[in-house]
Amino acid sequence: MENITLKKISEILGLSISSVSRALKNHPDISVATKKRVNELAEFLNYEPNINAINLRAKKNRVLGLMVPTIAGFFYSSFISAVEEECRANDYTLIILQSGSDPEIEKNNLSVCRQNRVSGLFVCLSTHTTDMEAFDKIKEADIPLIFFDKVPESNVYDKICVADKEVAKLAAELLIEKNKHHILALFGNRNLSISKIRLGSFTNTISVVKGVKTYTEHCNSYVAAKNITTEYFSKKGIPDAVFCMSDEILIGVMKSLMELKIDIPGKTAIIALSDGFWPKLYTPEITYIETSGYKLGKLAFARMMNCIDGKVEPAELYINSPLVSGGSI
Amino acid sequence: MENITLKKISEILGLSISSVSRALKNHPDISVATKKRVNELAEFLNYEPNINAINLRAKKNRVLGLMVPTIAGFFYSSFISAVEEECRANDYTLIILQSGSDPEIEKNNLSVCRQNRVSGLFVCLSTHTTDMEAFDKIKEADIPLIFFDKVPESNVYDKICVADKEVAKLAAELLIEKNKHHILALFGNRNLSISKIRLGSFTNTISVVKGVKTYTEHCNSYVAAKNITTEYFSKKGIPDAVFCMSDEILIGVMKSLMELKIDIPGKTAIIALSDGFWPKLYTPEITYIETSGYKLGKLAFARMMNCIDGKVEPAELYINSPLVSGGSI
DNA sequence: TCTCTGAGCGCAAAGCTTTGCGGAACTGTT
DNA sequence: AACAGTTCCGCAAAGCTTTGCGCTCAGAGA
Repeated sequence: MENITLKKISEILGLSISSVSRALKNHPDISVATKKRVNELAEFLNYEPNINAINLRAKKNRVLGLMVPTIAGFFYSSFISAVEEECRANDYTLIILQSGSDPEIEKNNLSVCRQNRVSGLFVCLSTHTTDMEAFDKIKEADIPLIFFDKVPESNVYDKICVADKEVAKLAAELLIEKNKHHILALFGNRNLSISKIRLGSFTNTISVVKGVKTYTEHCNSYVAAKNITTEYFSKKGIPDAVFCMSDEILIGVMKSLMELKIDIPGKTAIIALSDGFWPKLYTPEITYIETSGYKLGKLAFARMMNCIDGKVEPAELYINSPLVSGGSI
Repeated sequence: MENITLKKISEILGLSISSVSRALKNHPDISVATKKRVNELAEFLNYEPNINAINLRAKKNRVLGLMVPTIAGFFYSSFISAVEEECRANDYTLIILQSGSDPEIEKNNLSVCRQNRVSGLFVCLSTHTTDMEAFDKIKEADIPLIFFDKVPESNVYDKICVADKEVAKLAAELLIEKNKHHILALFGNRNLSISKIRLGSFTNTISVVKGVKTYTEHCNSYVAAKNITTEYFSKKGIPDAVFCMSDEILIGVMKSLMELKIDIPGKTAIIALSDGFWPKLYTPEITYIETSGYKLGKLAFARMMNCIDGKVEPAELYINSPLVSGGSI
């Protein structure tokens, strides 16, 4: 079966193309009888309008782009899931691209987005991105651009974030409240603003209390997190609490502690910032502050709609992040 | 800045649209000097061809559709990751849709795909899909359709699968070799062909050995898997091995065994079919037979290219699945 | 000087949809 | 009978790109 077009339907029915188009759109100019004929034939032939033609004419694509380092992440897939849901509900098509944390691919992906005439773009920066020029061109072209999770520091961009300062503070306060004095605090890649902010807020909060010793470390993978943890717990004397900045780090830490058979929370307490799935897998369940990718996705989409509708000033928006108690502290 | 088109470039340069188009495509009819002028201006203006116009003219979209129950799955995100990589490398755009395991949404998504004139479609069926009519219409429209993971039983469709029979057999043989006699075997949703096949092959293989007792159960979530495991291990006498059909089940089983502080592999052995990430998180690492979503994605894409290129008969293709030894058996 | 060749470029159509405008046929009014 | 007002539909253009074909002009060969 060939492609069904308005033209084909019009020829079969002896109507003009425009009448068929209007009939399908329930335009008042068209008689009820004609509408019926057209609709029935269209249904029978499985007619679907050619979205390329529509977009071409409308000069407006209902297409959004979404770029992440990798889909298969701890956090991204739930973010994407939320955005896709909203796109579907609002008749947007979503194009997902991975950068593989390669700035070169990142640039190419931006080209792809422009070719596809996306109406908006969600981006989680790769760890190695330093040159923002390609992104600035997107902005110049008046394509709404929303960063999430890994965002640039400059405030000329729209950003959707976890309230990094607050969640790190919350975690620190909980540790203080529980009277922890030897704290191993693990953070992600030291170049990322997300790591810097969380680290700053965490240590600031902790530092007001006398006699608390905090060991801060950075790690780029769960394996690194595991190794660092093992080092501390086997050689350097046992911390009475571990703070994990992300799920990835939590996993590494837990792997280490399980190997060493460290009792939780008896020997050491754990507190994490997490999407919420992983903490439930351990026994006891890990106490965490929720940094939900799903919520972030919903918020990002809502923001995108605002950006597309009217002009809004670049802003940094936050989702709220409740404390979820497990038994690890 | 407005949208840059060939027309705009041609006006600025005092050329015809067609000459600009040819210049950008390095057509021999165009002089070197003109090519240079055109390319420089195009670069300066950030020209990107309008893909809608291209597709409209070519009557051929380099767009593929991909539908899964949810992106945020144990397995899907790595499948998607692989497909996206290939799409990018081959200049295809990928549209990802979630069905939420709702046949109604599934149908709508197929409409979306047709509107977008996808050149091909990857589908993992939702658990509740029974009516294949909408998919048959896709086939009638000559859109290559490849099922993966959760596939329909009929062999009129193209299918990319884990070699379910073989992997289940492999696991069973390993358990026999290790002399296990009380085996708890956990499978997924009993309506899925994937569960049926794995169950059939597993029990068949085990049954040739005398004196082995196998307890087979079905579970639809990791929580269910956990509860069933706990029931067996706390009340019904301790199995000396557990077989987990999927990552989801493995997670539930491990959560239970960790709670009950069952020694692995001392008290009980574990063998799983898994994508490979989760088994490494436990101590000891879990022995598993790899059912890689990533590999599946790569194979699915290659198959798709064949389908698009030439006519190929519907077939069922398999990825190979090596045994990866951990310390759980 | 005339013709031929080829280099370099432009014209126009096609692909599909939407929409402003105009037109035919009919109904109803005076 | 003349006119106005509806109802219902068609024409044509625009949106952007690609490509077959045809055109112009310069230079070469006769």
